[in-house]
Amino acid sequence: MTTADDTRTRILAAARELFAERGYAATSLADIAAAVGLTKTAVAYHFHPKDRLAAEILSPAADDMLALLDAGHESRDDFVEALVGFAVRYRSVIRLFMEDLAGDDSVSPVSPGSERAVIRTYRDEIFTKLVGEDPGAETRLKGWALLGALQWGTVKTMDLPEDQVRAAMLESARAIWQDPRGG
Amino acid sequence: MTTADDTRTRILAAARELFAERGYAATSLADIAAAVGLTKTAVAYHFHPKDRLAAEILSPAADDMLALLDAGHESRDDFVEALVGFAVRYRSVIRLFMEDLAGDDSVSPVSPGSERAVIRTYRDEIFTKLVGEDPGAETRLKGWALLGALQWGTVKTMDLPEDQVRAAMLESARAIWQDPRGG
DNA sequence: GGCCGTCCAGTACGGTCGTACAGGACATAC
DNA sequence: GTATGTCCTGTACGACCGTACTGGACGGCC
Repeated sequence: MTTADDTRTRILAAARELFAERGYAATSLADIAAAVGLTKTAVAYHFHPKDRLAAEILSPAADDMLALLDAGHESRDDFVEALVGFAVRYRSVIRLFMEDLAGDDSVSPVSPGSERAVIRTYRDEIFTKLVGEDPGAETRLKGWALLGALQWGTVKTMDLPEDQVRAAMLESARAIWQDPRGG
Repeated sequence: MTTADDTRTRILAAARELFAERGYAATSLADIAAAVGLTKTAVAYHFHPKDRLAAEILSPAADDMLALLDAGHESRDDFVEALVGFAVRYRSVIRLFMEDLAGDDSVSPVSPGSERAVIRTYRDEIFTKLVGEDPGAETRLKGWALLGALQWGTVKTMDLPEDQVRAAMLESARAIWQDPRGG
């Protein structure tokens, strides 16, 4: 029980790291297994479909995102601040999160009926909260720019403490939305 | 000659589009072939290693990036503006470009001795021009945030005219660097 | 002792990938 | 008409992927 729990968490940790570095598709079960010192069948034993590994890694972030969406935000700035906090807090899995969020609907149906597809249903809601309904061209662009900045800014600064990343990221995120001519 | 040239450009166009949507690794030769109405062997005939397809697609952008790096920029703002112009102009291939640029060095050696790895040598130069040498934590984060905003902002607004994207993108890019407390 | 469930390795299977090779349709040159 | 080169298909190969199945090592329980 204890030992098995250990390997489970070790697998999760290794997978989280590899997924963050290479992305979901580019990380094989054999890679994860090698990082933990097991065979790929052992990994498959603990997480039967590969999707479940990602689902379990994503699970706490997904829950928090749901709570974040349900919470009322007075202004868009408030929502942006909450979004930045979310991205920084879950920066180790945000690449995985974004892969589901921004993936093409046409390609790779995320495995037919997979649980990972759940996140994709968030997308419209997140994006609507961010840019409003039926946004203009410029607003839509800024929405994606913000999401891109959030992902890369957090992923590429894993070595920095969370507080520092959040402060800097918040500044950049607000700057994107700010009307430079005074708004 | 004419017909063969046609299929070559048609393959390039389809590949450019699919690479932009799904990324390099997630796009198979069969996918590209299906989009053009050929078999994957026909595609392989025109572009012998798959790398060459990406290399040929990336080639003009790579040349322009070299020119951009060689050109003298008075201020960092000037360089940022040039960078935004580059990203918008080559938005159809910027995802491919970024894949090479930001890829992990450890994983997937981009095919041993591949030509695609050339772009990766740009990275240090681009990043240094962007954030200076030995940048602080916040500056480094903003650099990556800018690159992320550039990529997503341009890729996800393919339906908008170039001028509009450039104007909005330039605004966001400058905002990221702006010191909100007046700088 | 025997029994059973957990944890993991070994093996094998179907599928997809990029690629190599052989052959055919077709136009052009001689 | 025959030869030559280009353009493309069909087939096949090895490598890798995720997964199913079998079996063995180990520990707790009766």
